[in-house]
Formats: sequence, C-alpha cells, structure tokens
Amino acid sequence: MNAKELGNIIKERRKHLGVNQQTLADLAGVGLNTLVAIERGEGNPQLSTLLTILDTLGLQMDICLKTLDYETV
Amino acid sequence: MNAKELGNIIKERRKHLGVNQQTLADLAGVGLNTLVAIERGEGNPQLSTLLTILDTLGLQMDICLKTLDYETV
DNA sequence: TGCGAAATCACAATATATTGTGAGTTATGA
DNA sequence: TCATAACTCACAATATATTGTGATTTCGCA
Repeated sequence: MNAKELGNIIKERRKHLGVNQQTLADLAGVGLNTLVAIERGEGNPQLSTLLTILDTLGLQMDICLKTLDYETV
Repeated sequence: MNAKELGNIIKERRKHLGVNQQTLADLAGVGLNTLVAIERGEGNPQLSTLLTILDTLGLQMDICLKTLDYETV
C-alpha cells in the first residue's frame, strides 16, 4: 500500500457511491484541496484525515503482516 | 481502527521483534518522539511516517469495506 | 461542437507534525 | 538496593499538511 494505491481506492469508492469530490469533502469534514491531493496520490495525509475519509466511504484500515509480493521475487 | 489501536499494534509488534523504541525509530528513519507519540495513540502521524514504520516492522496497511461491529448493534 | 459540472491548480494563511536536545520517570536485572 | 536501560516528557525550531479563495482545465453529455 502506497499513497497512489490509496488514492485510487478512495477515488474508485467515491465514484462507486456516486458522489463528487466537494460532497465527499464536506461529508468527511475535510478541505477539497486535501481530498484532491489524496486521490491523486500526491498527498501525505495525516492519520485522522485519512480515517475520516475512509469512514465516510464505508471503508476501514487494517494492519496485517506483509504478504509475499511475487511481482518482486 | 483508530490511533490507539494502531499504537498498540505497533508497540506489540516491536516488542515481539525485540527492539526498543530508539532502534525502531532509527531503522524507520523517524524521530524518537514521533514513534513514542504514535505508540501511545496520542499521535496523528502522516501517512508516510506510518507506512515506513509499518514496513520496518514487516507490517502493511490494507483497506477494505467496513465490517459489521456487533458490539455497536 | 458547445455547455455545465467536475476536477485540478496556485496562492497565502494557519494549524500541526516532526525533529533534536536534555531532563525526568519507570522498568528490569544483578 | 543499586545500576542501567527503556521509556516518557517539555521545549523551541523547522517542515509540512490543511484550508479557503479564485482561476483554469478536463470531463460527460446533448
């Protein structure tokens, strides 16, 4: 998981729910610029910002042991 | 997942690996104070900070749909 | 092609994370 | 109990995220 992947997940989920950036930003209580940066993978959001956006989208963060990445073997 | 849970996961994983805070901070390339705050759940780390610490500990972040929390039903 | 919504960008102001230093506290083992 | 390591805290300096505003570009559709 990196910033770009995360941004794509958030953008895809938002589109799946049929809301635009401004609406999601309002619902999550974050600035539009912040959401834009995160979706583009150019952001380095704070944990609280990320968690509120994920929660608003019905997503959650999990932590687990690193999986083997056969792409890199 | 919230800041406190995350801090506990990181602290437990670090202890499981048998390293102290200073060593983990050095390995992850973050300041000791930053790691301390995160482990205590008092931090609001930036995504990059969190990802480097998790990676150093052999952990990774996943995003998934919110699970039903029967505790709150 | 043309229109309207959506998305992106640039800027300055503000808030907050991060850092190192140094001191203090707590835990652990001899 | 004592010594040492591990952990926590306070502070100031720096770096960076966040915000709103307004302009611009891109997208989706008729």
